[in-house]
Amino acid sequence: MNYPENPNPNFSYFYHDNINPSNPEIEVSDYLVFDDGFDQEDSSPSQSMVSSEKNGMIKKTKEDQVGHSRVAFRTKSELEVMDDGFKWRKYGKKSVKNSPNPRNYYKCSSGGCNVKKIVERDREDPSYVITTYDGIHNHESPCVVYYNTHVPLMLPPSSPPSASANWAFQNATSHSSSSF
DNA sequence: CGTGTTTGACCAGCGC
DNA sequence: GCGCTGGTCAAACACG
Repeated sequence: MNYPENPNPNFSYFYHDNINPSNPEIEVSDYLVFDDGFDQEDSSPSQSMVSSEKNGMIKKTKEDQVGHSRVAFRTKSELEVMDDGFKWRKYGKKSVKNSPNPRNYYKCSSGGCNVKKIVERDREDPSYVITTYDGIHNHESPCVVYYNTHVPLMLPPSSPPSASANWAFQNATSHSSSSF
């Protein structure tokens, strides 16, 4: 189980292609990896993300050494929650200052995995969703396991296997209300 | 009945 | 010290 610099395997695929090949409605516009002592949110998360890492390379941080990272990206999507192949359990919802939209808090529901995900709509452009991942999964995505088990040889050679599996999973689930 | 969501309460950190 | 804000907890509830 090796996760490169991404806590979530499909991030690289997100970033690499920038547009979800299966769903043109979903577009990753901004991507940012925060340092462990991240200075993420000034009053405007989306703007800080845009200014710091727009269309740049994925920044390698000390997450590899510390085992903790925060990754945020902005996605153009009508869906609040994107199905990234992991199983999330919602544990909180808060309306935040300076934003008319509530912020939703999710935890990875896999045992022993304490990765958190925060989802909120961009206050300046509600068509965008800001997703923040906090932590690194200590397990494979359930859909990766499924995919590797059932379809081991259908991976495009240029794409990260887990990412492709995730997208395959998304293709299969995102259009069917993602019941898992 | 098991699992996930909702939502109000609670707590900690921070600025004044 | 106090109030504000963000983050988490946990009981109640909904659903398959």
